[in-house]
Amino acid sequence: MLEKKGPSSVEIADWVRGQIRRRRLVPGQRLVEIDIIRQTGGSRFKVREALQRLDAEGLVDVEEFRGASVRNATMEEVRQLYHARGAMEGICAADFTARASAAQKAELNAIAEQMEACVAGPAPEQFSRLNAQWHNLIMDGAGDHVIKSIVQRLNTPIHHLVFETFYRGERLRAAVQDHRVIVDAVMAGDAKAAESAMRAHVINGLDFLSRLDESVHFGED
Amino acid sequence: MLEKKGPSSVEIADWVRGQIRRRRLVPGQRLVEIDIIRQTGGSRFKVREALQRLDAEGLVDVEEFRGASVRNATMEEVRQLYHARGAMEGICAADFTARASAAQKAELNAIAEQMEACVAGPAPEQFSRLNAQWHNLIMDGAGDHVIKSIVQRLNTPIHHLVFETFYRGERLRAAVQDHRVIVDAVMAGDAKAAESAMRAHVINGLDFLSRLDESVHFGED
DNA sequence: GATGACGAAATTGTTGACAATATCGCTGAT
DNA sequence: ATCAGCGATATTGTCAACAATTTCGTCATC
Repeated sequence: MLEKKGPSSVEIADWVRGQIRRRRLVPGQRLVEIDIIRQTGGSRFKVREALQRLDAEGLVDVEEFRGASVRNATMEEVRQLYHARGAMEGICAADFTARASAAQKAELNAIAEQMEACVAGPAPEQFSRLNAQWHNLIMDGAGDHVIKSIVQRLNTPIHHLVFETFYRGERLRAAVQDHRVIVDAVMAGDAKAAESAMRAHVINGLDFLSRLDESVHFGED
Repeated sequence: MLEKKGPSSVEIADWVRGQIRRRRLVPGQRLVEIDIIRQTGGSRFKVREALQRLDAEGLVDVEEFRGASVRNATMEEVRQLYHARGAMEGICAADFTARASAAQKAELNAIAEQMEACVAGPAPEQFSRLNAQWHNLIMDGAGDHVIKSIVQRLNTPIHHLVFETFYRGERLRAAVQDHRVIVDAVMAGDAKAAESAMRAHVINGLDFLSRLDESVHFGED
Protein backbone atom coordinates (compact mmCIF):
# COMPACT_ATOMS: atom_id res chain seq x y z
CA MET A 1 0.00 0.00 0.00
CA LEU A 2 1.29 3.41 -0.93
CA GLU A 3 0.28 5.59 1.95
CA LYS A 4 0.02 9.14 0.66
CA LYS A 5 2.39 11.14 2.79
CA GLY A 6 1.91 14.86 2.95
CA PRO A 7 4.18 17.11 0.89
CA SER A 8 7.60 18.01 2.28
CA SER A 9 8.55 21.59 3.10
CA VAL A 10 10.58 21.68 -0.10
CA GLU A 11 7.53 20.68 -2.14
CA ILE A 12 5.40 23.31 -0.43
CA ALA A 13 8.04 25.94 -1.16
CA ASP A 14 8.03 24.81 -4.79
CA TRP A 15 4.24 25.13 -4.89
CA VAL A 16 4.32 28.69 -3.56
CA ARG A 17 7.13 29.57 -5.93
CA GLY A 18 5.03 28.23 -8.81
CA GLN A 19 2.01 30.26 -7.71
CA ILE A 20 4.15 33.38 -7.67
CA ARG A 21 5.58 32.61 -11.10
CA ARG A 22 2.09 32.11 -12.51
CA ARG A 23 0.97 35.40 -11.01
CA ARG A 24 -1.68 33.68 -8.92
CA LEU A 25 0.10 35.29 -6.02
CA VAL A 26 1.11 38.88 -6.68
CA PRO A 27 3.70 41.07 -4.92
CA GLY A 28 2.42 42.54 -1.69
CA GLN A 29 -0.17 39.82 -1.20
CA ARG A 30 -0.24 38.21 2.21
CA LEU A 31 0.39 34.48 2.53
CA VAL A 32 -1.90 33.12 5.23
CA GLU A 33 -0.69 29.84 6.68
CA ILE A 34 -4.15 28.31 6.83
CA ASP A 35 -4.79 28.92 3.14
CA ILE A 36 -1.54 27.24 2.13
CA ILE A 37 -2.32 24.31 4.42
CA ARG A 38 -5.73 23.87 2.78
CA GLN A 39 -4.39 24.08 -0.74
CA THR A 40 -1.31 21.89 -0.34
CA GLY A 41 -2.42 19.44 2.35
CA GLY A 42 0.77 20.05 4.30
CA SER A 43 0.93 20.43 8.05
CA ARG A 44 1.35 23.82 9.60
CA PHE A 45 4.89 23.01 10.69
CA LYS A 46 5.98 22.19 7.17
CA VAL A 47 4.28 25.28 5.78
CA ARG A 48 6.19 27.46 8.20
CA GLU A 49 9.45 25.73 7.31
CA ALA A 50 8.67 26.38 3.65
CA LEU A 51 8.03 30.07 4.33
CA GLN A 52 11.37 30.33 6.13
CA ARG A 53 13.05 28.85 3.06
CA LEU A 54 11.34 31.33 0.77
CA ASP A 55 12.30 34.18 3.08
CA ALA A 56 15.93 33.03 2.93
CA GLU A 57 15.64 33.04 -0.87
CA GLY A 58 14.39 36.62 -0.72
CA LEU A 59 11.15 35.74 -2.44
CA VAL A 60 8.81 36.47 0.45
CA ASP A 61 9.06 38.75 3.45
CA VAL A 62 8.27 37.27 6.87
CA GLU A 63 7.47 39.76 9.63
CA GLU A 64 6.99 38.93 13.28
CA PHE A 65 3.34 38.34 14.13
CA ARG A 66 2.35 39.70 10.74
CA GLY A 67 3.07 36.70 8.59
CA ALA A 68 4.54 36.32 5.14
CA SER A 69 3.88 38.41 2.06
CA VAL A 70 5.18 38.28 -1.49
CA ARG A 71 8.14 40.63 -1.80
CA ASN A 72 7.87 43.26 -4.43
CA ALA A 73 10.97 44.33 -6.24
CA THR A 74 11.80 47.95 -6.99
CA MET A 75 13.09 48.91 -10.42
CA GLU A 76 16.57 49.33 -8.95
CA GLU A 77 16.49 45.79 -7.57
CA VAL A 78 15.33 44.52 -10.95
CA ARG A 79 18.25 46.30 -12.56
CA GLN A 80 20.73 44.60 -10.27
CA LEU A 81 19.13 41.19 -10.74
CA TYR A 82 19.34 41.52 -14.50
CA HIS A 83 22.98 42.59 -14.36
CA ALA A 84 23.82 39.66 -12.08
CA ARG A 85 21.96 37.28 -14.34
CA GLY A 86 23.65 38.66 -17.44
CA ALA A 87 27.07 38.12 -15.90
CA MET A 88 26.27 34.57 -14.82
CA GLU A 89 24.69 33.49 -18.07
CA GLY A 90 27.64 35.08 -19.83
CA ILE A 91 29.95 32.75 -17.93
CA CYS A 92 27.76 29.82 -18.92
CA ALA A 93 27.85 30.84 -22.58
CA ALA A 94 31.64 30.86 -22.48
CA ASP A 95 31.79 27.49 -20.72
CA PHE A 96 29.22 26.08 -23.14
CA THR A 97 31.42 27.10 -26.06
CA ALA A 98 34.38 25.32 -24.52
CA ARG A 99 32.75 22.29 -22.95
CA ALA A 100 29.45 21.40 -24.62
CA SER A 101 29.17 18.40 -26.96
CA ALA A 102 28.58 18.76 -30.68
CA ALA A 103 25.07 17.37 -30.25
CA GLN A 104 24.25 20.02 -27.65
CA LYS A 105 25.51 22.77 -29.90
CA ALA A 106 23.40 21.42 -32.76
CA GLU A 107 20.35 21.40 -30.50
CA LEU A 108 21.04 24.97 -29.44
CA ASN A 109 20.94 25.97 -33.08
CA ALA A 110 17.78 23.94 -33.69
CA ILE A 111 15.91 25.65 -30.86
CA ALA A 112 17.06 29.05 -32.09
CA GLU A 113 15.64 28.22 -35.53
CA GLN A 114 12.33 27.14 -34.01
CA MET A 115 12.16 30.47 -32.25
CA GLU A 116 12.84 32.30 -35.48
CA ALA A 117 9.92 30.47 -37.05
CA CYS A 118 7.79 31.32 -34.06
CA VAL A 119 8.26 35.08 -34.09
CA ALA A 120 5.29 35.76 -36.33
CA GLY A 121 3.07 33.34 -34.41
CA PRO A 122 0.38 34.62 -32.09
CA ALA A 123 1.30 32.61 -28.97
CA PRO A 124 3.89 34.18 -26.65
CA GLU A 125 3.62 31.11 -24.43
CA GLN A 126 5.26 28.95 -27.09
CA PHE A 127 8.03 31.46 -27.57
CA SER A 128 8.55 31.74 -23.83
CA ARG A 129 8.77 27.96 -23.49
CA LEU A 130 11.40 27.69 -26.23
CA ASN A 131 13.30 30.59 -24.70
CA ALA A 132 13.48 28.84 -21.34
CA GLN A 133 14.62 25.64 -23.07
CA TRP A 134 17.33 27.53 -24.91
CA HIS A 135 18.73 29.23 -21.82
CA ASN A 136 18.60 26.04 -19.79
CA LEU A 137 20.40 24.10 -22.49
CA ILE A 138 23.29 26.54 -22.33
CA MET A 139 23.63 26.26 -18.56
CA ASP A 140 23.34 22.45 -18.68
CA GLY A 141 25.78 22.06 -21.55
CA ALA A 142 28.24 24.29 -19.75
CA GLY A 143 28.13 21.96 -16.76
CA ASP A 144 27.64 24.94 -14.47
CA HIS A 145 25.04 23.47 -12.14
CA VAL A 146 25.83 25.72 -9.22
CA ILE A 147 25.53 28.83 -11.37
CA LYS A 148 22.33 27.50 -12.92
CA SER A 149 20.70 27.12 -9.53
CA ILE A 150 21.75 30.64 -8.59
CA VAL A 151 20.29 32.02 -11.81
CA GLN A 152 17.02 30.23 -11.24
CA ARG A 153 16.75 31.68 -7.78
CA LEU A 154 17.50 35.16 -9.07
CA ASN A 155 14.90 34.76 -11.77
CA THR A 156 11.90 33.89 -9.66
CA PRO A 157 11.12 37.41 -8.42
CA ILE A 158 11.32 38.78 -11.96
CA HIS A 159 9.92 35.83 -13.89
CA HIS A 160 6.64 37.51 -14.72
CA LEU A 161 8.47 40.60 -15.90
CA VAL A 162 10.47 38.53 -18.37
CA PHE A 163 7.23 37.02 -19.57
CA GLU A 164 5.58 40.42 -19.98
CA THR A 165 8.20 41.46 -22.49
CA PHE A 166 7.28 38.53 -24.74
CA TYR A 167 3.92 40.08 -25.46
CA ARG A 168 5.66 42.66 -27.64
CA GLY A 169 6.64 41.67 -31.16
CA GLU A 170 9.61 43.97 -31.27
CA ARG A 171 11.13 42.28 -28.24
CA LEU A 172 10.72 38.88 -29.89
CA ARG A 173 12.54 40.01 -32.99
CA ALA A 174 15.36 41.56 -30.98
CA ALA A 175 15.73 38.42 -28.88
CA VAL A 176 15.92 36.22 -31.96
CA GLN A 177 18.65 38.44 -33.39
CA ASP A 178 20.61 38.27 -30.13
CA HIS A 179 20.32 34.50 -30.07
CA ARG A 180 21.63 34.28 -33.63
CA VAL A 181 24.74 36.25 -32.68
CA ILE A 182 25.34 34.03 -29.66
CA VAL A 183 24.83 30.77 -31.58
CA ASP A 184 27.23 31.94 -34.28
CA ALA A 185 29.90 32.74 -31.69
CA VAL A 186 29.40 29.34 -30.07
CA MET A 187 29.67 27.55 -33.41
CA ALA A 188 32.82 29.51 -34.22
CA GLY A 189 34.30 28.43 -30.89
CA ASP A 190 34.75 32.02 -29.75
CA ALA A 191 34.02 31.81 -26.03
CA LYS A 192 34.75 35.46 -25.29
CA ALA A 193 32.38 36.65 -28.02
CA ALA A 194 29.66 34.26 -26.82
CA GLU A 195 30.04 35.59 -23.30
CA SER A 196 29.78 39.25 -24.14
CA ALA A 197 26.91 38.62 -26.57
CA MET A 198 24.95 36.72 -23.93
CA ARG A 199 25.53 39.47 -21.43
CA ALA A 200 24.40 42.09 -23.92
CA HIS A 201 21.31 39.98 -24.66
CA VAL A 202 20.20 39.97 -21.04
CA ILE A 203 20.92 43.68 -20.65
CA ASN A 204 18.85 44.31 -23.78
CA GLY A 205 15.94 42.66 -22.00
CA LEU A 206 16.48 45.02 -19.08
CA ASP A 207 16.55 48.07 -21.34
CA PHE A 208 13.32 46.99 -22.96
CA LEU A 209 11.77 46.59 -19.55
CA SER A 210 13.00 50.00 -18.42
CA ARG A 211 11.32 51.61 -21.40
CA LEU A 212 8.08 49.80 -20.59
CA ASP A 213 8.42 50.95 -17.00
CA GLU A 214 8.49 54.57 -18.03
CA SER A 215 5.00 54.39 -19.48
CA VAL A 216 3.39 51.74 -17.29
CA HIS A 217 4.50 51.55 -13.69
CA PHE A 218 4.80 47.96 -12.55
CA GLY A 219 5.97 48.61 -9.04
CA GLU A 220 2.88 50.45 -7.86
CA ASP A 221 0.33 48.91 -5.56
CA MET B 1 11.32 45.20 32.24
CA LEU B 2 13.24 43.82 29.33
CA GLU B 3 12.39 40.17 29.39
CA LYS B 4 15.16 38.30 27.62
CA LYS B 5 13.48 36.54 24.74
CA GLY B 6 15.22 33.61 23.14
CA PRO B 7 17.07 34.16 19.88
CA SER B 8 15.06 34.25 16.66
CA SER B 9 15.55 31.70 13.91
CA VAL B 10 17.52 34.29 11.97
CA GLU B 11 19.88 34.80 14.89
CA ILE B 12 20.36 31.07 15.29
CA ALA B 13 21.13 30.78 11.57
CA ASP B 14 23.68 33.58 11.98
CA TRP B 15 25.26 31.74 14.88
CA VAL B 16 25.63 28.52 12.90
CA ARG B 17 26.96 30.46 9.92
CA GLY B 18 29.53 32.08 12.20
CA GLN B 19 30.58 28.72 13.59
CA ILE B 20 31.08 27.42 10.07
CA ARG B 21 33.08 30.50 9.07
CA ARG B 22 35.32 30.12 12.10
CA ARG B 23 35.88 26.45 11.29
CA ARG B 24 34.40 25.36 14.59
CA LEU B 25 32.03 23.38 12.45
CA VAL B 26 33.74 21.64 9.54
CA PRO B 27 32.26 20.25 6.30
CA GLY B 28 30.64 16.86 6.73
CA GLN B 29 30.01 17.39 10.43
CA ARG B 30 26.53 16.58 11.65
CA LEU B 31 24.46 19.30 13.27
CA VAL B 32 22.44 17.75 16.08
CA GLU B 33 19.43 19.81 17.06
CA ILE B 34 19.90 19.27 20.79
CA ASP B 35 23.46 20.60 20.71
CA ILE B 36 22.42 23.78 18.93
CA ILE B 37 19.56 24.25 21.39
CA ARG B 38 21.95 23.94 24.32
CA GLN B 39 24.50 26.34 22.85
CA THR B 40 22.13 29.02 21.60
CA GLY B 41 19.27 28.79 24.08
CA GLY B 42 16.74 28.69 21.25
CA SER B 43 13.74 26.41 21.18
CA ARG B 44 13.72 23.33 19.00
CA PHE B 45 11.17 24.90 16.69
CA LYS B 46 13.38 27.90 15.99
CA VAL B 47 16.45 25.74 15.53
CA ARG B 48 14.66 23.71 12.88
CA GLU B 49 13.51 26.86 11.10
CA ALA B 50 17.11 28.08 11.13
CA LEU B 51 18.35 24.82 9.62
CA GLN B 52 15.79 25.10 6.83
CA ARG B 53 17.06 28.59 6.07
CA LEU B 54 20.64 27.38 5.93
CA ASP B 55 19.60 24.50 3.69
CA ALA B 56 17.95 26.98 1.33
CA GLU B 57 21.19 28.95 1.31
CA GLY B 58 23.03 25.79 0.33
CA LEU B 59 25.24 25.93 3.39
CA VAL B 60 23.99 22.79 5.09
CA ASP B 61 22.35 19.64 3.83
CA VAL B 62 19.17 18.46 5.54
CA GLU B 63 18.20 14.82 4.97
CA GLU B 64 14.99 13.19 6.08
CA PHE B 65 15.34 11.51 9.46
CA ARG B 66 19.09 11.96 9.28
CA GLY B 67 19.38 15.58 10.25
CA ALA B 68 21.55 18.41 9.01
CA SER B 69 25.24 18.36 8.17
CA VAL B 70 27.66 20.99 6.93
CA ARG B 71 27.84 20.85 3.14
CA ASN B 72 31.16 20.03 1.66
CA ALA B 73 31.98 21.85 -1.57
CA THR B 74 33.83 20.07 -4.36
CA MET B 75 36.61 21.82 -6.23
CA GLU B 76 34.31 22.19 -9.24
CA GLU B 77 31.69 23.92 -7.09
CA VAL B 78 34.39 26.21 -5.71
CA ARG B 79 35.41 27.05 -9.25
CA GLN B 80 31.87 28.07 -10.18
CA LEU B 81 31.41 30.08 -6.99
CA TYR B 82 34.60 32.03 -7.67
CA HIS B 83 33.60 32.71 -11.26
CA ALA B 84 30.17 33.92 -10.15
CA ARG B 85 31.72 36.08 -7.47
CA GLY B 86 34.25 37.51 -9.91
CA ALA B 87 31.50 38.51 -12.31
CA MET B 88 29.38 40.13 -9.60
CA GLU B 89 32.21 42.02 -7.96
CA GLY B 90 33.26 43.10 -11.44
CA ILE B 91 29.85 44.71 -11.91
CA CYS B 92 30.24 46.44 -8.57
CA ALA B 93 33.67 47.75 -9.51
CA ALA B 94 32.22 49.30 -12.66
CA ASP B 95 29.28 50.80 -10.77
CA PHE B 96 31.64 52.06 -8.07
CA THR B 97 33.68 53.87 -10.69
CA ALA B 98 30.57 55.55 -12.06
CA ARG B 99 28.58 56.19 -8.89
CA ALA B 100 30.80 56.37 -5.80
CA SER B 101 31.57 59.69 -4.12
CA ALA B 102 35.02 61.24 -4.13
CA ALA B 103 35.33 60.51 -0.42
CA GLN B 104 34.62 56.84 -0.97
CA LYS B 105 37.19 56.62 -3.73
CA ALA B 106 39.75 58.28 -1.47
CA GLU B 107 38.98 55.77 1.27
CA LEU B 108 39.37 52.91 -1.18
CA ASN B 109 42.84 54.15 -1.94
CA ALA B 110 43.64 54.61 1.73
CA ILE B 111 42.70 51.03 2.58
CA ALA B 112 44.75 49.76 -0.35
CA GLU B 113 47.75 51.66 1.01
CA GLN B 114 47.24 50.19 4.47
CA MET B 115 47.26 46.74 2.91
CA GLU B 116 50.46 47.49 1.09
CA ALA B 117 52.07 48.46 4.38
CA CYS B 118 50.71 45.31 5.95
CA VAL B 119 52.14 42.81 3.46
CA ALA B 120 55.39 42.33 5.36
CA GLY B 121 53.60 42.09 8.70
CA PRO B 122 53.15 38.76 10.43
CA ALA B 123 49.39 38.87 11.01
CA PRO B 124 47.19 37.53 8.21
CA GLU B 125 44.14 38.38 10.31
CA GLN B 126 44.86 42.10 9.93
CA PHE B 127 45.30 41.72 6.19
CA SER B 128 42.12 39.67 5.90
CA ARG B 129 40.15 42.30 7.82
CA LEU B 130 41.37 45.11 5.58
CA ASN B 131 40.63 42.98 2.52
CA ALA B 132 37.04 42.46 3.61
CA GLN B 133 36.69 46.21 4.30
CA TRP B 134 38.03 47.01 0.85
CA HIS B 135 35.69 44.66 -0.99
CA ASN B 136 32.70 45.77 1.06
CA LEU B 137 33.48 49.42 0.41
CA ILE B 138 33.31 48.79 -3.33
CA MET B 139 29.94 47.06 -3.12
CA ASP B 140 28.55 49.73 -0.81
CA GLY B 141 29.85 52.63 -2.85
CA ALA B 142 28.43 51.07 -5.99
CA GLY B 143 24.99 51.05 -4.35
CA ASP B 144 24.53 47.42 -5.40
CA HIS B 145 22.94 46.11 -2.22
CA VAL B 146 21.18 43.19 -3.89
CA ILE B 147 24.39 42.02 -5.52
CA LYS B 148 26.28 42.48 -2.26
CA SER B 149 23.90 40.20 -0.41
CA ILE B 150 24.22 37.58 -3.15
CA VAL B 151 28.01 37.75 -2.97
CA GLN B 152 27.98 37.36 0.79
CA ARG B 153 25.83 34.27 0.52
CA LEU B 154 28.07 32.81 -2.14
CA ASN B 155 31.10 33.45 0.02
CA THR B 156 30.06 31.66 3.17
CA PRO B 157 30.80 28.11 1.96
CA ILE B 158 34.24 29.15 0.75
CA HIS B 159 35.09 31.75 3.39
CA HIS B 160 37.69 29.61 5.10
CA LEU B 161 39.32 28.84 1.75
CA VAL B 162 39.74 32.54 1.05
CA PHE B 163 41.29 32.94 4.46
CA GLU B 164 43.69 30.02 3.93
CA THR B 165 45.24 31.79 0.96
CA PHE B 166 46.21 34.76 3.14
CA TYR B 167 48.69 32.64 5.02
CA ARG B 168 50.98 32.71 1.99
CA GLY B 169 53.13 35.76 1.43
CA GLU B 170 53.10 35.42 -2.33
CA ARG B 171 49.30 35.61 -2.40
CA LEU B 172 49.38 38.78 -0.32
CA ARG B 173 51.78 40.46 -2.70
CA ALA B 174 49.73 39.43 -5.74
CA ALA B 175 46.51 40.69 -4.14
CA VAL B 176 48.08 44.05 -3.34
CA GLN B 177 49.21 44.40 -6.94
CA ASP B 178 45.72 43.54 -8.22
CA HIS B 179 44.19 46.10 -5.88
CA ARG B 180 46.55 48.78 -7.13
CA VAL B 181 45.47 48.15 -10.73
CA ILE B 182 41.80 48.32 -9.76
CA VAL B 183 42.20 51.52 -7.70
CA ASP B 184 44.08 53.17 -10.55
CA ALA B 185 41.29 52.29 -13.00
CA VAL B 186 38.69 53.64 -10.59
CA MET B 187 40.62 56.89 -10.11
CA ALA B 188 40.96 57.27 -13.86
CA GLY B 189 37.21 56.82 -14.22
CA ASP B 190 37.62 53.79 -16.48
CA ALA B 191 34.70 51.58 -15.45
CA LYS B 192 35.39 48.86 -18.00
CA ALA B 193 38.99 48.50 -16.92
CA ALA B 194 37.98 48.42 -13.25
CA GLU B 195 35.47 45.68 -13.99
CA SER B 196 37.84 43.39 -15.86
CA ALA B 197 40.63 43.99 -13.35
CA MET B 198 38.33 43.07 -10.46
CA ARG B 199 37.22 39.96 -12.25
CA ALA B 200 40.81 38.97 -12.96
CA HIS B 201 41.66 39.58 -9.30
CA VAL B 202 39.05 37.12 -8.06
CA ILE B 203 40.04 34.53 -10.65
CA ASN B 204 43.66 34.94 -9.55
CA GLY B 205 42.53 33.91 -6.08
CA LEU B 206 40.92 30.83 -7.59
CA ASP B 207 44.06 29.93 -9.50
CA PHE B 208 46.12 30.23 -6.37
CA LEU B 209 43.68 27.97 -4.58
CA SER B 210 43.76 25.42 -7.39
CA ARG B 211 47.53 25.20 -7.12
CA LEU B 212 47.25 24.69 -3.38
CA ASP B 213 44.65 22.02 -4.01
CA GLU B 214 47.03 20.00 -6.15
CA SER B 215 49.44 19.50 -3.27
CA VAL B 216 47.09 19.49 -0.29
CA HIS B 217 43.61 18.11 -0.80
CA PHE B 218 41.03 20.15 1.09
CA GLY B 219 37.96 18.20 0.09
CA GLU B 220 38.91 14.93 1.70
CA ASP B 221 37.38 13.65 4.88
C1' DG C 1 35.90 -15.31 14.39
C1' DA C 2 32.46 -13.55 11.15
C1' DT C 3 27.77 -12.58 10.15
C1' DG C 4 23.11 -11.57 10.60
C1' DA C 5 18.94 -10.75 13.36
C1' DC C 6 17.13 -8.36 17.06
C1' DG C 7 16.34 -4.62 20.19
C1' DA C 8 17.53 -0.45 22.87
C1' DA C 9 18.96 4.27 22.57
C1' DA C 10 19.38 8.44 20.14
C1' DT C 11 17.60 11.55 16.87
C1' DT C 12 14.33 13.53 13.95
C1' DG C 13 9.31 14.22 12.29
C1' DT C 14 4.51 15.40 13.51
C1' DT C 15 0.63 16.92 15.87
C1' DG C 16 -2.36 19.48 18.76
C1' DA C 17 -3.26 22.73 22.26
C1' DC C 18 -2.38 27.10 24.13
C1' DA C 19 -0.24 31.95 24.42
C1' DA C 20 0.89 36.33 22.24
C1' DT C 21 -0.02 39.72 18.93
C1' DA C 22 -2.29 42.26 15.34
C1' DT C 23 -6.43 43.57 12.90
C1' DC C 24 -10.92 45.09 12.48
C1' DG C 25 -15.50 46.36 13.86
C1' DC C 26 -18.35 48.27 17.49
C1' DT C 27 -19.86 51.43 21.00
C1' DG C 28 -20.26 55.75 22.90
C1' DA C 29 -18.89 60.41 23.88
C1' DT C 30 -17.96 64.90 21.96
C1' DA D 1 -20.54 62.84 11.88
C1' DT D 2 -15.93 61.83 13.78
C1' DC D 3 -12.78 59.78 16.59
C1' DA D 4 -10.96 57.44 20.76
C1' DG D 5 -11.25 53.52 23.38
C1' DC D 6 -12.43 48.81 23.79
C1' DG D 7 -13.36 44.11 22.77
C1' DA D 8 -13.95 40.17 19.49
C1' DT D 9 -11.77 37.64 15.91
C1' DA D 10 -8.21 36.08 13.03
C1' DT D 11 -3.52 35.00 12.65
C1' DT D 12 0.93 33.89 14.13
C1' DG D 13 4.40 32.25 17.84
C1' DT D 14 5.63 28.71 21.22
C1' DC D 15 5.88 24.58 23.52
C1' DA D 16 5.61 19.85 25.09
C1' DA D 17 4.29 15.30 24.26
C1' DC D 18 4.20 11.53 21.11
C1' DA D 19 5.28 8.82 16.69
C1' DA D 20 8.53 7.36 13.16
C1' DT D 21 13.05 6.37 11.77
C1' DT D 22 17.85 5.59 12.00
C1' DT D 23 21.88 3.99 14.38
C1' DC D 24 24.54 1.27 17.12
C1' DG D 25 25.45 -2.38 20.29
C1' DT D 26 24.41 -7.17 21.69
C1' DC D 27 23.80 -11.86 21.22
C1' DA D 28 23.06 -16.08 19.01
C1' DT D 29 24.33 -18.93 15.15
C1' DC D 30 27.18 -20.81 11.58
